[in-house]
Amino acid sequence: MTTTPDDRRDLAAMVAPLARTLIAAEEPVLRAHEISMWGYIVLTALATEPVRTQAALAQAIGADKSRIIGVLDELQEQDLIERYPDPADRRVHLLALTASGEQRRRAAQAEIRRSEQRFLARLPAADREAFLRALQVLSTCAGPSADPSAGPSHAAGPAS
Amino acid sequence: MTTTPDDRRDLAAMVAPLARTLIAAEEPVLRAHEISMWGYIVLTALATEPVRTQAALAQAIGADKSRIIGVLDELQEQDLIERYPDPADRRVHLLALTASGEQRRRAAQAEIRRSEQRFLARLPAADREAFLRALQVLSTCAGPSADPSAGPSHAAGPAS
DNA sequence: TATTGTTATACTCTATAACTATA
DNA sequence: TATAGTTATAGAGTATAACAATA
Repeated sequence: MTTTPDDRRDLAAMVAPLARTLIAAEEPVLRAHEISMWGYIVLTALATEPVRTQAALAQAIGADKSRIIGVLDELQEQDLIERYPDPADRRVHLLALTASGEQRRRAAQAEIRRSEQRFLARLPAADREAFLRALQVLSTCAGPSADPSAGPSHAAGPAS
Repeated sequence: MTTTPDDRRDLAAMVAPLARTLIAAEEPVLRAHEISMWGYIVLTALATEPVRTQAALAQAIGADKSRIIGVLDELQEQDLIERYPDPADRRVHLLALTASGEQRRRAAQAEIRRSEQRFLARLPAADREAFLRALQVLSTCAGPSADPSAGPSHAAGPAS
């Protein structure tokens, strides 16, 4: 049963379009909640990871430090995050989610999760569980940390 | 067991980095075989799908017709494909894989598959099977045809 | 001198729009 | 007039490099 491994497309040829589809599905949801994709990535990182400075945030999401500045500006203007100087090191800007930032993030994510449930409903329950398990294993073993010079978690293109 | 669906990242946040990782893994292999990512996509499409004209090829891989011209030029110069006029409609360029094109594609794919096997080895056999099944279901239900204006199969980025 | 955040510049990739030759 | 292939232009997104403030 396992000896016929070639009757399928390459992994990248299946996973890349799938990623594209999932991102496309998130876009209208985020638009409805008035956050950009990068904004959502940042809000999620602030909500889930112990990130305090901009540099740490940039590293956590696999983006360049200069890349996230405009994003932070927008989020701050919407009162979704706060930026305040670290009294111990005045070069640093400490970051924090505001209450409405967490609320906004939570609302958007809830809707995204509902969308994902509908999407995953195509799969039989056992495969769905296994798929999610596999995804957690494969995506963490291979996160943005694999190549420090690699782009943001969501960017991917043919290249060369 | 199925009632705790939230202890994971969003699907896109797992699938997009995975796609990036898989593409990054393909790149050195393709470089060794002296084909570009787009070249490989084109060779694969010509080998697996009944595509004859450039327009049909472009549609098959979800790219703009102007996007693939440079790629075809390169492949033709390497004698990996042939372009010849259709006697029935002299506007059309018919496409065909050459013997060495098919050989090159096969060699590259074989190495990619070996790399994938090593990568998938992180998973228990049952999950691996289910993962591949799920991938085939989810990636086809949502291929490039979902949005005709969508980019190529392998491109994905935050956007907005 | 090194580092944080910022700004400005250049480059890659892609989409869009003209152009030709056939129909 | 419409279509296949081609070419040229413009735009989005990103990375890289310089800059000011602080350590």
